[in-house]
Amino acid sequence: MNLESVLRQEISNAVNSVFGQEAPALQVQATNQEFEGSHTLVCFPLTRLSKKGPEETATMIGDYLVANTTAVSKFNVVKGFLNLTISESTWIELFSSMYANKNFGTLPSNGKEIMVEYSSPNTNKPLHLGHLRNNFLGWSVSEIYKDCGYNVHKVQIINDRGIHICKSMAAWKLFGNGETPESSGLKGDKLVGKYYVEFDKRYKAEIAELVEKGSTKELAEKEAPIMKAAVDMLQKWEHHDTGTVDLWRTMNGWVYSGFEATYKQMGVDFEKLYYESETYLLGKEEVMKGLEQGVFFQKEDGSIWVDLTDDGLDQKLLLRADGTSVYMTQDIGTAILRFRDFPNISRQVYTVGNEQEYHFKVLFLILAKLGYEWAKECYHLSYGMVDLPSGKMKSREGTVVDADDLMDEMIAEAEKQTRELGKIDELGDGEAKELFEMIGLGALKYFLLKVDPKKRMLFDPEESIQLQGHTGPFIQYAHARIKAILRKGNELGTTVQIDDFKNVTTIEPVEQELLYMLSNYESKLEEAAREYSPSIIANFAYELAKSYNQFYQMIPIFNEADPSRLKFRIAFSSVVATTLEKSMRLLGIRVPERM
RNA sequence: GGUCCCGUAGUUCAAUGGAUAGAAUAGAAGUUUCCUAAACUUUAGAUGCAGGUUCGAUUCCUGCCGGGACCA
Repeated sequence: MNLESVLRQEISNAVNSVFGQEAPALQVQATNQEFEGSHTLVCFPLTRLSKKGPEETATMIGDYLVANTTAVSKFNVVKGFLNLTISESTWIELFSSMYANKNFGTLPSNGKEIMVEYSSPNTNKPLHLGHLRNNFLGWSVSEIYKDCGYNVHKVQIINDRGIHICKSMAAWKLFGNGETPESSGLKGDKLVGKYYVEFDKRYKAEIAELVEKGSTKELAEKEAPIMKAAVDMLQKWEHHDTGTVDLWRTMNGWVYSGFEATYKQMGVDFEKLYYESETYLLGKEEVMKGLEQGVFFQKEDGSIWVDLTDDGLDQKLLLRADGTSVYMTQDIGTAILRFRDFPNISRQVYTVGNEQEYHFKVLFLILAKLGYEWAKECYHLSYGMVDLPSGKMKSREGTVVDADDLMDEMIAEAEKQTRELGKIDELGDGEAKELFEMIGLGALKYFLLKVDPKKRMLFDPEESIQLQGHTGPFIQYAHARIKAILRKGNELGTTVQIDDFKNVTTIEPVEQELLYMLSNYESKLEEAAREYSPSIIANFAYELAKSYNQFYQMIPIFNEADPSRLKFRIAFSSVVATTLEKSMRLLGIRVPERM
């Protein structure tokens, strides 16, 4: 039972009988703290129907609701706002149904399938802070859709071919002395990343040297030996040269095992991985087909383009004159392949930074022009960049924040603060370690997910390790305290039956506030899915935890003389705990039993 | 040159066109006989500028200023 939708229906009926007209879209919102009531109907828009002032309109509806419904027991009118007080029996009934419903907070299957792509790294560099926002966001949106009843396929596309990986390969071959992850003790992705940096360093030095000898800068950029080596490798790779392909495979293998460890720590997973080396040829085919069909056109130099000037965009290159593909070519191939692999998906979501908005606009247009019906069901889940206090992250300037390092730092900080509070006296080493991870990663995930994805956000390492205030650990802590209450309830042998609630006749305002929030959880879930925004869940969980803390402070549960009230409070504490667990799970944050 | 995004307390974030714009931090002042003080209570502090749309604008529209991204 959803209280708000029941209310909407009742109000709709009321408007119908009082004013004799069909009610328009109703504005129902939470009642402002300072007024009595929990739900408020905004009556200004209804004055057109009633042909009366806002106050009178509100009063008429209020009178009708009190007289003709069981849910509304009282009302008051402030200006055009009709504040409704829900009867206590309705609250109890609502709560009983939530308590009895084992699937509260999970919507039944709707038979729809969607695909969510996220992460999608290059194989020449380790994952960094931006990838963390991407992964947490994509993973969380997937889980939100699952709880909304969708069958979700999590995938990524790995950019495993091209000049960038050849740069790492060239540097490794020339200067690596056969170094491996085993011999160096470095994670595979870190090792390959090291040679990517090495390439850049050598390349710059070689250019400088050539310029010194009188070459122009442009020529030097082409003639630098290490660049020639990389380009040579790319050509050999495209012609399936065995040695080059073997090296490529080996080095990518190192990267994948490194990534795997990072994903494991992040707590994200994928159903299927796509590799550009396996999709770019399909992309080329599709471009050639499009050329035949006249969707694309060829320039004199042989390059292939699409003209999007009618759509308010410009011309876009799809295949270079030398026949090599660009990102767009590969993405065309990948999209088509995915709809072949999963014919039942009704939507494809791309979790990619907002600097690629133009790219995806173009991609979806091209797919539509190629005649693919599903193109309009493709969605770019775009998110803002993560800024550092020092400015933008730049790998060349060494101002990237490495994903592994950051996670380790967060865990170490959680350990430090937990030890300072002296909270781990009873825990074994294994349990303590697990707790530090839950807290450290919880803080990090919450920090990155609480912000509206569309918005650019600031990551201040100094402030982000804070575990007080509007943070993940705040919610984890509130949850742990509820668990302590439930444990004590158990020790006292308190058993709760639904029938016990029937004897409860009054509800405190704090309790009502919590019930109101709980009753809204499922609509928040739907909203989060609709908006592709885990931040809605994150903020919900925070508000719930905060309200519970206030309740916790105000009302000493075990001093309650009335046993049915005690049971009621224990029961609704347990629903708050499971709802917190549920919403935090959607963010990928685990909640400890104690902390 | 063109397209798009963003400007809210000192700082980091909220606010389906609705009530006196919410939190958190940092600042000031309090609360530990009672289930875990990573908590709670009190206090001070903000919509870039100028117009427009209307009962009502942080939100929608126009212009400007400031920050960012993308396309050739």
